[in-house]
Amino acid sequence: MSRRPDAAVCGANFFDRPADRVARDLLGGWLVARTSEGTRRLVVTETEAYLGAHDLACHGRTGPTKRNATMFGPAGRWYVYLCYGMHWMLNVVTGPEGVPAAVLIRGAGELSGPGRLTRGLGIDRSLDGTLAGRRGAAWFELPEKPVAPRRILRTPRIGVGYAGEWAEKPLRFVLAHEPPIARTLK
DNA sequence: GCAGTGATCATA
DNA sequence: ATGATCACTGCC
Repeated sequence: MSRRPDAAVCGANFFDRPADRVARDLLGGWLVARTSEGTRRLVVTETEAYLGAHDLACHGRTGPTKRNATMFGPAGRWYVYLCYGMHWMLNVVTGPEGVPAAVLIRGAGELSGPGRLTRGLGIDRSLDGTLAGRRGAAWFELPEKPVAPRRILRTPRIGVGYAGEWAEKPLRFVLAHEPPIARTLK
């Protein structure tokens, strides 16, 4: 198995932090996934943070259920669920244990949109609950040098209009190709 | 702009 | 058992 000297696998400690920190720090890293067509390695370009039960956009807001159980578990596991009956959403759980927080991966490489991302990588519920913090079915790697802060845009999250004031919070993180003019984007 | 799609969950 | 909801996408 080849190792890349310029990248390090994100271990369990990386995820055991607030979701908005993890969401930001994943930008510019790589999502690596073993697929039926080989190992894909895609730059993470878009993420969203879901902070916990107090976050009215978060699945954990109504307490643990069968679907969201993984969110309440320890950090560093994949949380995958089906949305609109068609699209698998790929998340990674963040800490601490007992707090239903996670980061949604909305885009990586040429795959734009959370549903297209999982479709492109062949990801489904079978990944749910498995470890993201090691070289398993899928994992993250980070470059030695983090991306410049000015390349990171923050906006409100997509598709959470039901969440009241929490719909407005700038918890979506987008990696810009060039340094943006403003720090926020509509 | 809105239909498709079906598991999940609250309600009963 | 039933109906509403839904962290989206593609085609109109």
